[in-house]
Formats: sequence, C-alpha cells, structure tokens
Amino acid sequence: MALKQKITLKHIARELDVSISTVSKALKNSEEIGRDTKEKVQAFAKLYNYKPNNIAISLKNKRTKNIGVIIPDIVHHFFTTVFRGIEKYANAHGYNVIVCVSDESFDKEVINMELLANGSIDGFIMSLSAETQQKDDFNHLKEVTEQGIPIVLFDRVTDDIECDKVIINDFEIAYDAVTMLIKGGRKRIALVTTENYFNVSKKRAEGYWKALKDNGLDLNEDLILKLPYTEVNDAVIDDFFANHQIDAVLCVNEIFAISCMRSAQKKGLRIPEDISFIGFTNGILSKYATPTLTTVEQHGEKMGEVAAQLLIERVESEVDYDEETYTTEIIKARLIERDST
Amino acid sequence: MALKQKITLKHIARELDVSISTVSKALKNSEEIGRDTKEKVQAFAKLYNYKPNNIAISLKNKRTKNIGVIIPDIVHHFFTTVFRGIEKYANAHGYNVIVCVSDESFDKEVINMELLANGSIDGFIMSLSAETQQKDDFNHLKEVTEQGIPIVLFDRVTDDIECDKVIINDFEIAYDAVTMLIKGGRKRIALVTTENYFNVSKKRAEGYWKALKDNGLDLNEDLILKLPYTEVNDAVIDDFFANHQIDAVLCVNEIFAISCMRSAQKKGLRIPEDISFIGFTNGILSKYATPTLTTVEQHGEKMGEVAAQLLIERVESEVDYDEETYTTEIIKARLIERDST
DNA sequence: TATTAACACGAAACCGTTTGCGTAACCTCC
DNA sequence: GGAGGTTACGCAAACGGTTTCGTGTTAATA
Repeated sequence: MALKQKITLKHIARELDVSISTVSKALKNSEEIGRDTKEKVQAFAKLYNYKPNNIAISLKNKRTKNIGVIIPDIVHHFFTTVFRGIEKYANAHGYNVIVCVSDESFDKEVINMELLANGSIDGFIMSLSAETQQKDDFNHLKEVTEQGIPIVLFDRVTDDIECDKVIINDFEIAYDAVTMLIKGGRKRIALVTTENYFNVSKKRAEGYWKALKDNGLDLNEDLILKLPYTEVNDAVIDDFFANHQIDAVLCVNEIFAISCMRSAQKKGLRIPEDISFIGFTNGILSKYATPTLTTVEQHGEKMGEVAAQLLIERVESEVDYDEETYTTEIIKARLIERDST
Repeated sequence: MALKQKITLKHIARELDVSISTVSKALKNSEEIGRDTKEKVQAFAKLYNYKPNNIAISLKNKRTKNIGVIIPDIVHHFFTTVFRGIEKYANAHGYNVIVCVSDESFDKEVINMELLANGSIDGFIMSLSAETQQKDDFNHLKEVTEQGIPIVLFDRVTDDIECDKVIINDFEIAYDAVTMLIKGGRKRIALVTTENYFNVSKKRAEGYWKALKDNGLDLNEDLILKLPYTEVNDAVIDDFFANHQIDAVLCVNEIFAISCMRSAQKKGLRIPEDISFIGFTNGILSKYATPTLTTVEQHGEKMGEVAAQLLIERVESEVDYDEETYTTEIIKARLIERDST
C-alpha cells in the first residue's frame, strides 16, 4: 500500500513561500521569527495537522526514544507484570517500548539484540534467557555496552556484566518463607526448583538451606526436586510425593506449586492441615487455586518501573563517567499468606 | 551517557580513501564496483563490525519495519498469546514490534496511536479498548487509515472501520458449547458475561440464545449475569447462585468461570454432577483449576500470526487499490473438554 | 587512428529535521 | 550620513544511508 503523502516542513514552506528553516523555527516558537510569520505558519500547520516525522528527528538527535525490552517469555505472569511497569513508566516519559521475546533461546537473544542495537533503540531492559544463563556466555551484552548502549538487567541477571540491575531479595524471602513454615511446626520441608543455572533459583535454594540450618534442621537432598522449567511432568511429581514424607513445600514458581498441590491432594493429603505450600509469583493461579496459595509477591510492576527509570536516567544523563557507577536496586518481595499455609 | 562513535560509511570511506557511494555499493555487492575494492571494503567493514544505521535506512525508505501493537491489557492470557503470535511472525519477517497498552482507556489508545503514527511504524495491529467500544468513537482509527497507514483489528473489532480483521467464530462456538450442555441433559443454563458493548460478548450471547431456542428452551433473562470486566465481585456471584436454580454455566472468560465454580462449590454443588461449567480462553487457570475447566480455545497465537501476516502483506504490497478490498479472517475456536462438564 | 563500449568509481540529490551563521533591510543616534 | 544595532529571515551543513547519473580511464573495434 502506497503511503499517502504526509505533510512535511517542505510542503508548508513551499505553500507559504518561506524557507524550511523559517517554518521549523516558527513551529518551535523561536524568537528569531516575526510575529506574523509565526502565526501564519502555525495556523497552516494546525490546519493540515502537521506532525514532525519521528524518524527524521531520531536521525538528527541520535536518540530514538525507544526502549528495547528482551524477555524470555511473554505468556508468563511475572514477565508481563514487569513489562507493564516498564511500559507505564516509559510511556509517561515519552518513550516507546519495542519488545522481543527470546523464547529462552540464546541465539534469539543475540539476534534480537543485534537487530535493535543498530540505532533502533536507546537502551535495553532485559532478563536473561535460560539458555544464556546455562551457557554463561554474555558477549552479546558486552558488545552492546561497549557501543555505549546502556542495559538494565532485571530478575535473571549476571555478575559478569557491569550495568544497572533490578532484582528481588530472593535469598531473604525464601529464608523468611521457610522460617515461617518451620515456626508453624513443619519439619520435613521440600524444595521444588529448577536447575541451578537460574540465578534466582540458586538464591532461593540458599535461603531455604540457611533457614533449615538456622533452625536446627538437616538439609536433606532427597527433599529437593529439580524440574525442567519447560514442561511440568506430573508423573515425576506424583512419584516425589509418593516416596517422601513431606509436610511443607517451597516452590520457586506458581505452576510448580499448583502441580504439587494437586499431586498431594490426589494422594489424600489435606492442605494445609497435613502439608503446607508456598510458591513464588503472585499470579492469577495463586489467587484462584483451591486452596488459595500462599505466595511470594515479587512486585513485578514495581520492578519494571524501576528498571525503566534507571535506563531512562542513564540514557538522558549527558555525563560521560570515567568510572561509570552502576546501581543494583533490590525490590523487597512480600509473603502473601493464603489458605495453603 | 554519551554514545561511543559507531562506525559509519563515512568512516570507512575516509579510511580506505574511496567515496561513500563506493562503500555503500561495495557492501551491497554491487556489480558496479571492482573486485579488489569490494573485497577491501567488505573486509574492513567486517573487521570493524559495521552495521548500517536502521534509522537512516528508515528515513530513506519511508519504511520502518516496525509494527505498532495496541492492546487493552498485557497481563491477560489471551492478549499475550496473540501478541506472541504477532511477535513470532513479525520477527521471522524482519519486523520489530512496538507495544502500547491502552489499559482499556480511550484516551490512551488515541495518544498511543498518534505517537506511533508519525513515522515510527508501518502499520497497526490492535484490539479495541473497552472504553472505545463503549463510546463507539473510532475517529482516531479513521485518521490513521486516511494517512494510508494500514490497520489490522483482532478480536475486539468494529464494523465502522474498513480494514483487515481477525476474529473467532464467537457465535458458533457459543452455540456449540450450549448445545453440548443441552445434549448433556442440562436445562437451566446460565450465561455469565460482560456488558454488551463488547462485540465478542454480544456475539457469544447471541450464540447462547440461538442454541437455547433451537433446542426448545426458553430464554430466561434471570439466568444472565452481567459483570464488570474490571473486578470480579464474589458477593454478586454468590448471590446469583444462591437465588437461581442452575445446572450449567457458560462464562465469557476464565476468571468468571473460575469464580463461578468456586461459588457453586461453596454452595455445596458438585461439579460436574450437579452443575457444568464452560469458559472462554484456554489459559493457565482452566488447565489448573479443580476441577479442570472445559473451555473454548481461541487459538490466540494463530490469531496473532494471521494478523501479522495480513498487515505485513498489505504494507509490502506496492499496489495502490482504487477500491481497496479488505478481508476478515475467522479463526475457528475449539471446545476443549475437561472435568467441569 | 578515431570511435565506442565497458568498467569502476564519484558527485550530488534525497529522505525530513534542526541549527549555526550570514545578511538584507530597516531603525537609531550622534 | 555613516556607524552600529536590531529584526526577520534564508542558506547550508549535518544526521547516515541509497541511488541516479555522469565521467575518466582503458580496451576493443572499425
């Protein structure tokens, strides 16, 4: 479809028989331009609904007012809430958001970043894909930062890259959750988690261990179930519950928690009388499960807002730090108690 | 943060002592340029990792390779799946996706569209906000199409705008769902829906009516519950179930369905023995509810792909139709039977 | 030897804006 | 009446590419 001619400065200039620069200045209400001319130009521009071309301005300013967001998955409650926070803050500050989904794939992450890094965006907000964390390869991030494009990492971060970061206090909140279970009289507390290369899972596991230790409980490796993040295999979970004496479970996400609850219920256990459950991510599932699930609210929207704020501030700061100083913001998670505990 | 100088054609040209045009052509492997020069330029470009500036290309081509997506909500299973489809297809065809969330607000929808329409995108894919449907005001869409920017509407569409559309067969699938309930022996079938200004809800309601009528059942207005789309008020639902004899419920979304199931369960009804439930949107809730929910799979991802395809084809078609001919693609929904029926 | 075609490259326009600087025209004041 | 100061505007470069057309050099042909 051929675009119909949008009106440009040139058209206005030709029509009013003045120069392009005069039109430009007149529309900006420049002192340089005479009263009459300004009024004439502004009236004409309004009449024909002139809007400056963003692309041309981007080229001139070397600023696109676009933020690139790269997340592993969009059909995922936590990421969507973070995204909402980003979008909200960005929009309120005149920025648009370009989203790319890495689909947990290293290659897609690389490709997406390269695509966007060629002028399309002023900076990145991202959460690392599973594969990237597993490979432990962050050269694509390094290249981007070396080009002077700022990155803000959230949730799934890495120490290998120097940039602003936004995370939750995974260790502490897991510690608190397990401590709460113990205070409630639970002794055989299971942990259902993903592989360790997930930074966050690792920290949550450490919080779990520490809480057990601090309360005089042994760390029983048998009570730790590691599941692939992709597909929940109910048989494995059923097996786990069949072969272990468990009176409480900490799960690193909602789906794991719900699946475990179902398995326990199938086995005839009563929740929370016989067994308690705590999950991560205060999503729709936790709220509507039967029984409702006690869970860790990660304040995703807040994370997104903070991430966007950090990025925009850095993009707009004209200062060129000799020794750049990056901050890591920690969003305090909160335990929401419901019927599963 | 000051951007470090990215390498441009000009740099390469100066360095190799050739003209900018030669460099440009050499990198495009133009026949015009000699073998030696080409190799020299290409090697140099590779060495310094030259990548053309997207913005400059956009300005020249008047094509951004960006798609603007405007949806009412991002923290919503259906919209995220559609988005995933859009993103997937778009990315595979070299397009990026800029997302704006209207938040069900007319004003935000207008502002977002105006912002993006000034050169940032080649076309829109959108689903109308609740407020827009309620106000029945589509001038912002008209303005955009009159500028020659194509729009593809999905799910929440309007007849007032001539453009490509992607919808599901809401009427038929609601008809089928209710018919199934009737065949299962249900007689007092409730409909839990939103206000009528939602195009889709209206069509679903019509399917519901038709199925009742075709099977000799009376349409009982008492058995229709209209809820606000924003917040589910459990008290209202409890009230509804307390005061009506109901043996089956068709809900226009997942949340309504789950909320209703809980209310029925509270009342002591057994699902599906005493009462059956069917919802719309095959999301995470339907899958993990107890009992699992029979639901209408809308194939959101497919919708997204089709929408993206329609848009991209229109954007890339050079033809300027005298009488533009628009298509409305209907994605066939599918009933997924689970334990609630 | 003069004509011409092929080759390899550069100049310049263009996309739409912004902005520093130059300058014509008028005014003012001594 | 010339110096100096405003005022109001235009020119041109710049952002980073693409592309059309022109041209100098060489080699093939008449």
